[in-house]
Amino acid sequence: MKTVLAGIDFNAPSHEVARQLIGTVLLVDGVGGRIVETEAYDREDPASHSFSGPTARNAVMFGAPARTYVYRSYGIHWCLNFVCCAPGHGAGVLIRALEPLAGIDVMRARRDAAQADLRLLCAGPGRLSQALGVTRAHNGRPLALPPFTLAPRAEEVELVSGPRIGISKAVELPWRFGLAGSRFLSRPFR
DNA sequence: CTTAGGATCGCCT
DNA sequence: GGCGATCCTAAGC
Repeated sequence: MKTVLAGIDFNAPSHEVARQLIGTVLLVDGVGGRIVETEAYDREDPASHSFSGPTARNAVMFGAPARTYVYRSYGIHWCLNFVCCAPGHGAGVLIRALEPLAGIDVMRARRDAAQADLRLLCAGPGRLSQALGVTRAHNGRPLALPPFTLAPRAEEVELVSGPRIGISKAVELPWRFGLAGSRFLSRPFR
């Protein structure tokens, strides 16, 4: 059974879903913006949480696609992923940066006032989750239902890709994707 | 501009 | 006991 949302086939491989997500608009309770940076992770991928099989933390990665996988990073930050591929496959896409569009005041209030720079509001998985109010309470929720909305991209986009950030295994795999020329990336592509 | 350290949780060996 | 799919602040050049 096919799982299509925002014009994206979530049964596709994670690197494919990660590419197609660039330019779509993600809102949580009406707050969010355009996705400008993603990273793909897969069961066969040593850098992925799913690589060593199911645990309590990564359980939803081994469930149905088009759901969220939210995990705690460094004991401090929350990071938001979309589960993809066939049910039980153990693949996902990390949402790394948004171009803020809706509820910017709300996002600023959730983030530290010292970091009021619009450019840094959702630039990075931890910042993005904080701005959108995403926590463990959102883990495993279907993307097709409130509080989430995912809207198709309005036009074709130019993509860039490169190595993923902050990992120590499979370092050279070019599974980080971005919107070419965006100033809202967590870091530039080289 | 670059680098270093601390915060702090859950899973791993 | 170690090590992250991170971020912030401070200090050095």
